[in-house]
Amino acid sequence: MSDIQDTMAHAPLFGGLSRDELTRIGSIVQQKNYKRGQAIFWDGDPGIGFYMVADGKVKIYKTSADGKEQILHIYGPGHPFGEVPVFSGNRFPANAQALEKSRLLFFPRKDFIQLISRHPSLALNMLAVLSMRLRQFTVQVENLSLKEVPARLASYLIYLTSEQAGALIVDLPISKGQLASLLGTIPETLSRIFNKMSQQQLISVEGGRIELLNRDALEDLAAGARLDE
Amino acid sequence: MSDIQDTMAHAPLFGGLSRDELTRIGSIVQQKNYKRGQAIFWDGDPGIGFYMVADGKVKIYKTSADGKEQILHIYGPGHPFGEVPVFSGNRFPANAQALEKSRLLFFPRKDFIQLISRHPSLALNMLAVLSMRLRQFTVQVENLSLKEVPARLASYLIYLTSEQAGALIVDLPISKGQLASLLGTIPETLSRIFNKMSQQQLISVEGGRIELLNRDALEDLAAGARLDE
DNA sequence: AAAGGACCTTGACCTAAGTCAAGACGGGTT
DNA sequence: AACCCGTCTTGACTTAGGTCAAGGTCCTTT
Repeated sequence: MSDIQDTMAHAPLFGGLSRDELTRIGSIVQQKNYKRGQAIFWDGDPGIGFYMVADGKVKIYKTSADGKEQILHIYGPGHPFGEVPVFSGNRFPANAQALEKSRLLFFPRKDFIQLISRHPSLALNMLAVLSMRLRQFTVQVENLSLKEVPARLASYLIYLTSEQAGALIVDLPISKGQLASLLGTIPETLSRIFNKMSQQQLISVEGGRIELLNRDALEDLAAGARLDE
Repeated sequence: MSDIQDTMAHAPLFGGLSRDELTRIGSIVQQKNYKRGQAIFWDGDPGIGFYMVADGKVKIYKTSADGKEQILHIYGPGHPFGEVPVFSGNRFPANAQALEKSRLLFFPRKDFIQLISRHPSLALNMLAVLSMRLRQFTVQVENLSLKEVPARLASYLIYLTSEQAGALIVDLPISKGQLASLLGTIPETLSRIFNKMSQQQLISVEGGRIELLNRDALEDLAAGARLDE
């Protein structure tokens, strides 16, 4: 099995498709390589297809006029991105950049639309992918608008434990600077909050490795409790 | 033609479908009526189908532990909502409430999934609907995280002029209190900003009717320029 | 091992916008 | 016409978190 089909076989987007269908889809795919820091597309670029991460890590983000950045998503292997222009309008709604050396699969719009028309379960899979992303956006808006930064960080740490199989020691998958941008704040503020949480024995931080010392208190924080002095 | 099919015939979700297909889809629809202020569903409720506004107006929103509210969307006739649980998970990711007396169409999940499997263009239409909503969420996150409140208001006013056919006098479709919640702020702050914009001759406000006196300056504001004293 | 640079932390300060409280306004009802 | 009640406005005050500037830490490169 080729690398391409191997990646596809493990991606939820292609779950439940037959070997034969996978082969057919695989035949329309192009592979592309990106260096750490390289741009994949820019907000407003016309999009003639979508991507899937095969290896590496990608960030999707918006920037303001004065250069501030808000990360919308971080995607690793198996995650598709950049589908919006495939189905509506034709411009990417945000920027995409490789966070590390990455190998991506590219699915041209025209071929993919044809496939979807012939394979209803592929259409339903794509609907599921977009729905999960909408769900995630509602959480991000809720976090940005209704929660303070400590609550956002607590939520993120708890999310990481679920990603990393319930472990109480988690490794940040991105730098603290990037984490600040994901949480809608700046490195200085994030640093101070890590500090405060450590002082209160909620966590202990050693570089990018965080130990959750008091999961219950973190969950209270994430739910809206206050982080006192 | 029934009211139901009339609503459906004008909705983008059903664009390009034949009369026959519309009839078939219409046969699975239930009609529901809501009073002003009535809840349609709650965040976390299981969803066994999605809705479309036939008449009236609906808000989709999140609330925080201490009762603050962030509006995600306001939908009028022809707009579907509540589709996320149809395609992923089964819980609604936010609350929905009728802002005025409303008549809604309800499409049961099971029947709709069958229809989509048999009508690829319906699948593609639904993908377009979800994609546009993702696009809109990227804008909302950008606004909340990267723009100040005056810029959000300016963007919204400019958006209204495009909705209302380029007119320079627009009517707010919702109360100022609700607008504050949509823009991620509170009525006091919104009121002060309306005031400031009026002082600077950017707009003139008369109740819910706004005249744009200086569209260029508003566009600068929306793009990140500052609103000085 | 020295130098350079990316990343992170800390401190002093500032400000946008939220909170709290008191009215004002306006439309509908008796 | 007086009264309500929801909505909006205004003022005084507070604060979360951003800005600016100065180091510190650690990793990479030569």
